[in-house]
Amino acid sequence: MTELQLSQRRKQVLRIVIQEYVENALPVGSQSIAQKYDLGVSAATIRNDLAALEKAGLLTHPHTSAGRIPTDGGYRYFVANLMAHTDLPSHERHMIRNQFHQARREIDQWLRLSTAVLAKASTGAALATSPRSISSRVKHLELIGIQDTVVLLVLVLATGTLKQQLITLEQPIFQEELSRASNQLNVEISGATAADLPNKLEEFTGFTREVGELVLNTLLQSEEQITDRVYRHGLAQVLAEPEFTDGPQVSRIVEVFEQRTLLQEIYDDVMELSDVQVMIAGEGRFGDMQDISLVLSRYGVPDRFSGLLGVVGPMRMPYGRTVGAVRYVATLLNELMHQLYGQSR
Amino acid sequence: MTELQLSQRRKQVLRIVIQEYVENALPVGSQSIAQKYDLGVSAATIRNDLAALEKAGLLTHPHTSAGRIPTDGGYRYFVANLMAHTDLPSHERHMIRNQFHQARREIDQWLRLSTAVLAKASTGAALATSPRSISSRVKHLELIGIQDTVVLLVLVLATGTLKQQLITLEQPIFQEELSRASNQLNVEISGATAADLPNKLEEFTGFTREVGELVLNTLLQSEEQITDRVYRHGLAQVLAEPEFTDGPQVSRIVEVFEQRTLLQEIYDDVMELSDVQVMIAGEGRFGDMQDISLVLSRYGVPDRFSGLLGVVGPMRMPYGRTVGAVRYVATLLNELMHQLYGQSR
DNA sequence: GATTGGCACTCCCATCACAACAGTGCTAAG
DNA sequence: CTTAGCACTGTTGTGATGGGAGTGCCAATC
Repeated sequence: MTELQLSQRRKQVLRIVIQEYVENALPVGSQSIAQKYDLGVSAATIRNDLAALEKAGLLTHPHTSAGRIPTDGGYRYFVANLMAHTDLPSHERHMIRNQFHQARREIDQWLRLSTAVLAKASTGAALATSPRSISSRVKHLELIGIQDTVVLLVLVLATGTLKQQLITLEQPIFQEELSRASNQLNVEISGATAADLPNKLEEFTGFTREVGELVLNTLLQSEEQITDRVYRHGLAQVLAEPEFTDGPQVSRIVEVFEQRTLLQEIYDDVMELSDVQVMIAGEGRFGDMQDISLVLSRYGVPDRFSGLLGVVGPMRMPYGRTVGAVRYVATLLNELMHQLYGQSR
Repeated sequence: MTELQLSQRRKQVLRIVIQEYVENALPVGSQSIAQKYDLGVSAATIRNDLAALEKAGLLTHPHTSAGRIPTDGGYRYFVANLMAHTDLPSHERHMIRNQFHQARREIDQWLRLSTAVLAKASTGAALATSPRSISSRVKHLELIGIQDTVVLLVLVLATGTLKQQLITLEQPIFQEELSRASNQLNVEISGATAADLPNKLEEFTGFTREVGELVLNTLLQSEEQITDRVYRHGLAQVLAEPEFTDGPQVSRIVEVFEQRTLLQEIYDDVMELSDVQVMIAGEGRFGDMQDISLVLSRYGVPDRFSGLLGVVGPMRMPYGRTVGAVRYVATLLNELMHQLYGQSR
């Protein structure tokens, strides 16, 4: 991104246009700016500034005699250079914190709450992925007969995550034998990672070996797969925004919101950076995201597990506030999770 | 519902109006009926029939010189008396069955697939609730230390369902003691229901007792709470329907789709009846559901666990096809679940 | 009594013209 | 660089108009 040189006043004008447009969803004209804000210059001067900003690609106008609206580039410049560093107001932070402390102490509850809180604090729809483990260690394993030929494998990871897997057998196995197998395995593979497992499994044969392989598969799978669950909240409110009154627009945002694949593609990008990330109109990488923005952050415990959290909404979005909300919820989640899962014994 | 007497031809006319309107979303006039369908009578006669059907409350017209459209009552009459008993065509049934057999054998996967399949087979959005256990028996219990003062309680129910619960302690407890407590409890409460537990717990004290109480709570909770998870799929496609082009309509259906509370209220009704149930425009019981219909069914293993499955869409919906799809997926799920969890040993 | 053709009536909808309006772009002057 | 002035442009709202679809009713017919 070429560093764009703008006079102080022009930055101010850009800021005003964005602020007004975000608020009212109407194109902003030179006169209304001159009247409402005292910039010490006349409307004609502002007109020149607007023309310059348009030439720089930060604004457009829908037709000759309408006011200006920001382009995606304009929003990007705003977010990168102009946006006030707005943390959420302290009373909101307190309310949110209280809600979290009242919830049951489970990741599932926290994420559900996170999306609810985010949706309320922003004008968009919130979503979060369940955390994905990084190099998970096996903590414990259990084999439980459900029916004669059906066995449930329960796997507890060091992070406290549960994995389950059904096994269907050729012929019945008694619970005693299941217990024996699980005890053997527990002694050997407790504390092992996916990398350690193949060696440790060599000494086993038959059914015990099979179960061991299954554990390995489950482990590998849980590291690859981005997430097994997506939490969502607040689609209704974002659809009430004026940009989503007509057909194609609304189906686009609903698809972005419902699709898993998009999250998969973005996941790695967000994981690299520690701070909240703003993605405006697909940033050129995703074609079908005109007029849609994402504000995303990672959350989790470093080196143990992490997930994605954020807001999807119209490009015309109060970025300051939204970024503040996402950041606050993410740090709150980090805190809570660190308390519970910070270091396992 | 008063049994309405209609001549054979008038039933036929009603059927035609509904069929045409469902297909094209345009009001249907007497002429187009006379032209397209050979009823052996003239347009004027059909006009009389239409007027009669309107008087009976089965049709309306949006303004004086428009064709007729069905009322909610008209759809109800159609579903109750006129609807062809349409099972899904056999090739579709086969495709669906195949998809289910390729999926991993887990309830979670099945439900996910169910909503995907239903959304594709209908014009609506599909949703399903995770199954709720009925008088669940404890199968097994495990206590696993995650951190010094944090313990994970894993509860396996006879149905193969997993429940987890975090316990935070005042002071650290060693894994040996955890194992001892869980062994004691396992011997005593394995096979017990929520009703049996209070007696059995009396002999325990201290930490073991506390864990027992927690198991009881979890058990009770899992019986009360309708569902901890709702699967959804296909909202985008239903929003593409012409009735949801303007604002208030779209937010209404999205709210119906997202809200949990509605499902809670309907749950018991659906559970009582074994067949698929059609709820048109809220059936007078839910005010804010104009123009929205639900097609729902229960699924599960009788007396063990069951959930809700169905489609939400516009009132203008191909009911025959939708009912067929919901019924087929529900019976398929029943079959699969019976195989796995039919009777536990 | 049911059915039919005829016909007036009603209301919607697309089209057009017209005026009001908001906001721009340009020019020339300060 | 800033400013006032002004022509220009495209939107938006309004009212008139005509075509069209479909109804409702009546009188005649089977």
